[in-house]
This record gives sequence, C-alpha cells and structure tokens, in this order.
Amino acid sequence: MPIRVHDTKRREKVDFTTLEPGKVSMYVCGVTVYDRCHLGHARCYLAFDLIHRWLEASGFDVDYVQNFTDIDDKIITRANELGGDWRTLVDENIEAYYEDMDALNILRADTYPRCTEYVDQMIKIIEDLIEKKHAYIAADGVYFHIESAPEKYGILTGQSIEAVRSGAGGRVAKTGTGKRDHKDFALWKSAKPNEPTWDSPWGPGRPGWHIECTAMSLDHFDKEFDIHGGGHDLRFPHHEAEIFQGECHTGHSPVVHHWLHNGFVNIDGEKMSKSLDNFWTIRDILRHVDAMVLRFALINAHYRSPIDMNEALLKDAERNYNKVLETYVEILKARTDDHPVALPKPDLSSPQPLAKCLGLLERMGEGFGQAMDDDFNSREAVAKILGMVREMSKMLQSEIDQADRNAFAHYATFLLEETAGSVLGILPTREMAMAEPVDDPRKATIADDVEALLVERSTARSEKNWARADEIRDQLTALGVIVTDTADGPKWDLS
RNA sequence: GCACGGAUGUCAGAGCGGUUAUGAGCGGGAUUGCAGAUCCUGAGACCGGAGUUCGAAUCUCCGUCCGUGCUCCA
Repeated sequence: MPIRVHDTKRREKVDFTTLEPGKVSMYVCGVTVYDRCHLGHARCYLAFDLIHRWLEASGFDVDYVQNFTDIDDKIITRANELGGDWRTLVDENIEAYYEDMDALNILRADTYPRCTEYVDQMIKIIEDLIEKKHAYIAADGVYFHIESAPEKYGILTGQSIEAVRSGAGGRVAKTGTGKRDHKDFALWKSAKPNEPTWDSPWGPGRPGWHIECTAMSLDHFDKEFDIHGGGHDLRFPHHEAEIFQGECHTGHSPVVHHWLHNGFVNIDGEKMSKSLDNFWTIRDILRHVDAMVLRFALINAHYRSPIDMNEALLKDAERNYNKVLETYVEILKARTDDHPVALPKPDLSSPQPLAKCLGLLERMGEGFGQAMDDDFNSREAVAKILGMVREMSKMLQSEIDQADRNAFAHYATFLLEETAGSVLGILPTREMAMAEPVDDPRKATIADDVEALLVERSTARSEKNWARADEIRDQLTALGVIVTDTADGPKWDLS
C-alpha cells in the first residue's frame, strides 16, 4: 500500500512518489522571526513533524529543510519599536523557536537556512529571471512579471488572473509603486532610509519575501524536490510566487512534486489574531498546559482540518493523554525480566484471552499504519492508540500468569513505543515515565494535617461512621485536597 | 464579487460507495459505605432537495448556511 497524500495543487489524494527511491526531499516554510511563536506555528511544525516521523518510520531517508526568514518589514518595524538591533531580535526569536519546538517534542529538521545567508543566490536567480524576461527593473526595485507566464497563475488556489484583477479593487494603488501590473510581486526592494541593505546589481536594497524560499530550496535540492509544505495561508501569494520564480528560473515544471498545507487554529471559534486579542503564544499556553497534552490536542485532528482551540478541547486531550501515559507506566512496571516466554499466536477468534487480545492489538497496529499512510491521519491513529491502551490495560488487570504477563508487557511496551512513542511522539522517555512524580512543595506544608485527618477518617470508616468520614472528607476538600480510597488505603492529592 | 474548503449524534472529531470509528458527556449494570477510579453495557448522527447505484454520510447536480483566501500572516 503506497502512502497517500493530499496535494493542494491537484486537490485530491494522490500516491506519494519520490524523485529518488527511498529518499524524500522536504522543504517547509519556516517562521518570520519577529516575535515568539504562537499556537498556529506549533500546529504547522507539529503537522510536518508527524509527516517527517512517519516517512522515516516507513523507511524513507528524509532530508528536511526548514528556513528562518530573518529579514522582513515586520522584523525591522519590531526592532525599531524595541529600540534594538534587528539581528539581536532575530537571534533571540530563533533561540526561542528551538525552545518551544523542543518542548513540544518536534524533531529538528536537518537544515535551518537563514535567508540572509542566501542573498547571493537570490541575486543570481533574479538576474536570471531578468535575462529571461520574466522580471523587470523598476524605480523602486525588481519585480516579477506575472503576464510573462500566465499559465502558471492560480495553480494552487484556482484563481484566474481576471478575477484577481477585478477583486483587488482599490488596494492595488497602495502596493509597489514601480509595478507595471498590480499582480506583479517584488523580487528586490530598493533601500529605504534606516533599513539594513545588501549590495546588488540594482543598487543597495533587500530581497522580496517570496524569492528567499526559492533560493534556499533550490540551493539545497537543485532543480526539483518532493514535498513543499506550509500553512494554508501561504498558498497565495507566497507559494504561487515560488512556482513562478522556481519554474521560470529552472525551466523545470514542476519544481515541487507535492504541495502540502496544514489547517489553521481558531480560538473559541474565532480566527486567532492579534487584533481580536486572542493570540496565544506557545510559551503562554505551556505555563498552564503540559506540553505533551498540547501536542496530543493538536494531533487529535487531521492536519488539514481547522482546529478550534479551547479549554474543553485541552481538557479532553488531557484526559486521553493521561490514560495513555498511565497505561504506559503500567506496562513498563509489569515487565519483570528481560527474557520473556513466547507469546501465543495472535488470533482474533481464539477463545484464549491472551491470543485474542494479541490479535486485537495486532489489528489495531495495522490500522495505525493504514491511518498514517492515508494522508497522515493522526486523528485516526490516535483512536487506534486509545483502543490499544484499553486492551492492554484490560489484559494486565485480568487473571494472567506471571510469565505471560511479563511477555505481554514486553510486547505491549514495544508496540506502544513504536506507535505512540516514535511516530506520534507523545510518550515520555521510560525514565521519565517511571520517575516518581515530584511532590508539589505546597503538599509538604499541609501533609501533617492531612495525614492526621486521614487517620481519623480511617477510624471512623472502620467503625462504619460514614457521616463522620464524609465530614472529614469535606474538611479535606476545603483544604484543597482530594481523597481517593484505593485497595491500598486512602490516597490524597491537591485538587 | 471570485476562489478554495467545510456542514456527521449533546460536544470534540474520523470515515468519503456495503463492515462498531474513537474520546468526553448522558442512561443502565458490576465493584465500592458513599464519592472517585476501573470494567461491562445502552441510547443517540450523517444541512435540505433531486439524481446515479442492487446499495450513498460517502459519487453527481441544485440550494442553504459557515469558514478562509484574494493585503503581511503557519
């Protein structure tokens, strides 16, 4: 079964093919580093992290390139607002990017080019485009001339040149004074006062936004590559501009073989935006939500669907994630030696519970792979994990002999680590999972009082004085303590 | 206006021609003094209309509603 991917250009799922057998070249548009990353960035790079992980798990050697846009209007504006150097701002935000993405267990790309390191390559491409009459020099820079390759218009978004011309209305006048046509886009912007500049055959200036990705991707992958990804909003104009530049420059069509775009994050039903003041940065949200819970919440939907982020969604994710985690700890602890006996053959129709359970797990494992093969359907994959966890937990709680239990736990550990662990990236390391939770310091201050009340309550309970027992529990609740009676006696924690 | 994508039970969210999605919530039951946890189990859905088909949530057409893009944006 081949991997299927939804290609934005073809607007349907297609068989995933690669230029070179066993190898994948993947370029994903990175962040413009003028600020800290927000939830939308998390979703995007998480989506491509799963794609990256699944392709690797499927035996491909993935060469993953993700850029940083480290020069742009917003960076200059922000640096001026803060009164610092733009390079400092950029470095800080790149550092923060790595911290945020690492926290979310997003594996690093192989290469992170910065666009300011590629100005020479951009200039070469622009020169070539001018020579091929696809670009022209104007008073305020160099522009790509759309009408020089009209057949490439609207490839990703299906818009016609005529439609954009009429729809653009009054906005046209404001942009790019030197443009011959409002659809044209800037390849090179002539220097303005107090801006960082680079020398070029057209005088000092800086590159336009779209040219950088073309320069970086082609420098890295040569004429063509397998996957180009990014947020849904980048389809137009950014990625269409890249098609113009890349294909006109290389003479190759297509340069990009699969276009993949991820859906957006909404907050409480509204688009996340600064003007609506519902803008969540990753570090803000990680102050009150566990990173793995956030990761779980974001992969708990297909990468192309929009996600409506809200408290209920996070609560749901937390509950499910904890269930996976608890089961993981349970199976880790059930492993008693490293030389398990052979397990019975998995058999769905077996009357023997262990064989049947193994059959179910095997089927869910296959379902997991099929889900990921089908356009990286992480939501379906998560459903399989929840099913597995349920079966595992049930098996461990059943009457099962010690040797089988050990062998089963080894198998379950392997299965869960292969799927939820290395593919979905939602398992902690074994050490972290097994570590005793660090006690909240607030617990220590009230521990003596709580213990005393619990002793009293135990006495009351042994005397079947339920009224008194419940009264004590109410007192504990008032202290912010939750009591849970278990087979090993009462347990308590902060609520 | 044009383009693209949606509309699935109370909610979240898969499926996209025939098979229980899944999770939360809700209803029963087991266990427990109760609560919680756990396990078993139940109810409940495919925006409206037409068509194709032996069979449609799934394909086609027509509506309605929603989101996004057309300007920097993951």
